Amino acid sequence: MVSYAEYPPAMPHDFELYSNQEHHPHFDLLATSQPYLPTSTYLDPTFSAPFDPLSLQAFSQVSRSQSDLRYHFDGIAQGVKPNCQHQHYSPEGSPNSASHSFDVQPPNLSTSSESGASVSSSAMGSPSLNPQYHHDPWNSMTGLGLAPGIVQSSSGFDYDSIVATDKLPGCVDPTLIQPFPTPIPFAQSPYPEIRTTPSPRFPFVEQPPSPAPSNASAYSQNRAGSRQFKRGSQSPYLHTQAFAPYPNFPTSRRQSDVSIHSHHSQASRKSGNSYDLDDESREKGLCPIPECGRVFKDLKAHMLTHQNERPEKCPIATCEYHLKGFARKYDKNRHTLTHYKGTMVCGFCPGSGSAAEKSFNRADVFKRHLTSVHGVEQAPPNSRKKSPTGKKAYSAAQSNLAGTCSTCSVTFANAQEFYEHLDDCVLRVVQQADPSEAINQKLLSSVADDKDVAETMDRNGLPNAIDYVVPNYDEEDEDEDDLDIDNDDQNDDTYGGLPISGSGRKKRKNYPVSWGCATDKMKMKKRVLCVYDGQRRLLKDDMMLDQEFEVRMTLPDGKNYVTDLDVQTLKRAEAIHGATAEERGPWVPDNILDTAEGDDQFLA
DNA sequence: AACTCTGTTGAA
DNA sequence: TTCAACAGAGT
Repeated sequence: MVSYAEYPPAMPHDFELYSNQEHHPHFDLLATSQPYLPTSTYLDPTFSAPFDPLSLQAFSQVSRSQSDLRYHFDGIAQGVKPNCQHQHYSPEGSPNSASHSFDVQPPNLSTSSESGASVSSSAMGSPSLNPQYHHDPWNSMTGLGLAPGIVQSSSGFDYDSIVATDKLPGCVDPTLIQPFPTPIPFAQSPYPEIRTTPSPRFPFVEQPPSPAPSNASAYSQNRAGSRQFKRGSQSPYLHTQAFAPYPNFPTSRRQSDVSIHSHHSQASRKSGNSYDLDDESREKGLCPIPECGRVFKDLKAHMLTHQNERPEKCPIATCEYHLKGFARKYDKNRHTLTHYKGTMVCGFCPGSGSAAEKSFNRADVFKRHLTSVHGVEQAPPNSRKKSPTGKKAYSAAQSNLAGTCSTCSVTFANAQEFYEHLDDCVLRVVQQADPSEAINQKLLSSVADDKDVAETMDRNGLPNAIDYVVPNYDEEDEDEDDLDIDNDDQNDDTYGGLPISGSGRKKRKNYPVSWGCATDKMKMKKRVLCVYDGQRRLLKDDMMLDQEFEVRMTLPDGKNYVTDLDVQTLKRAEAIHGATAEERGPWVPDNILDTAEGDDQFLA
């Protein structure tokens, strides 16, 4: 079973993995060797968000299934002294590390509905999640040579180099995994790719003048009231024709005619009604679909409702929305949360840890509990402001309460942080059955075929170094960002990977990125870890020992390097900070040789 | 402009 | 009660 524990806990509701939208000049050279980049697949949320100190929980989660194994670090882990027995650590260099502890302990995650988990219709057939949690010494690896003294010697770690001997066979064509239906154009539509059947919400061709503003406000101000009102009223534009909004799907919600009122009220929030717009605005926001013909403030967003293809697919293959999809990513993510089947215990309620503990079997209910009982603000601090009708203030007293996520066992100092962790954690668990691993493996195998890689390695007598001219690196971009990259002095040595050769000019340190593999030779498995900004990430897990990973990357010295990782992994790593490599500075893998030039600019 | 998030709504 | 569909607002 593919483990997808690489998902980070802190992603801003963005679960795009392979953001093929990103363009990075450093990857240009790889383009030809990446013929399988899926245009729409399930993407690793791990690397779509700024790094969060809680990321370490990802390690905790994944590694529990391999507790009794002996692992072998490869060269990147050199310098790590395996002498730490404890299982509790805090991510150094994390701005919030003081508020978290990472107690690796068996979680209470239920693997089934034994807890009486509510299973929605949309969750039907969701692959079972069967995390097997054991303590895993891997959890204590503070990071790929980043923190000497963390790895447990008793765990049997030792360090040698991974030899990639073969590429992985049996990759799956992503199109088979993600069978996106071809949009069915409507012959008369000016937008052949979009749905010309009207939205069930707005099944009108012509827009009459807006109803009285008083009506509009009545619909929008009070949900219960408006529903009651609507159900008891008839729209002057009432239209009894029912539409099949999605030709590929037989039914849809919103065939109610009264929904037109909702539209009017919502479209009119600011301007009074949607027809108060001046001619220019109105023309600009006029939906071109004849059957719609309405005016929207955000026409582009509205057009999503007309498209036949809904690109945001539920990652659960057995879910109807795996094929059906959502028009909006946020809706997809929100839906995905409904697949969670475990039990979540509120560690902030009295009785936590006892039989009287408060538990939840649905993430959304748990979240609601956190907001209503523990004063959690729903939006993360850096998201947009909530309306003045927001929840009660976050209590300082509550912030002193401690709670452990029963899903991943990460302990949080307060409910707010836990709340912000919850979505990501649950989604990660839910998506562990995600088939994208197969896609990725295919990508990797294609990269592994690269002739230049092999030739260069031979030429240099090195496992992973290659020279060729690449575009200049913009040094201006790196300065500022590099300042906050691994400023932790205690990590200086830990970024050291293989012994320095080549120019051997100086020992590298403070590289923004390093990575390596930890290998379990008994089970013939390995996992890839990445260190970025002094924090560890599990990038891949359950890889075959002979599974080859290679990636070429450009350094500021104008040379490209080959690592033992794949380009997708690199891109994920790049996405850790939600920034491009140019913005973040150079990407220096830990297990490449130092170069004669350009090193200084990486040093703190 | 693109993206993310919130709030509303109705169907199930 | 739950959750998908949607528009609008915030970032």
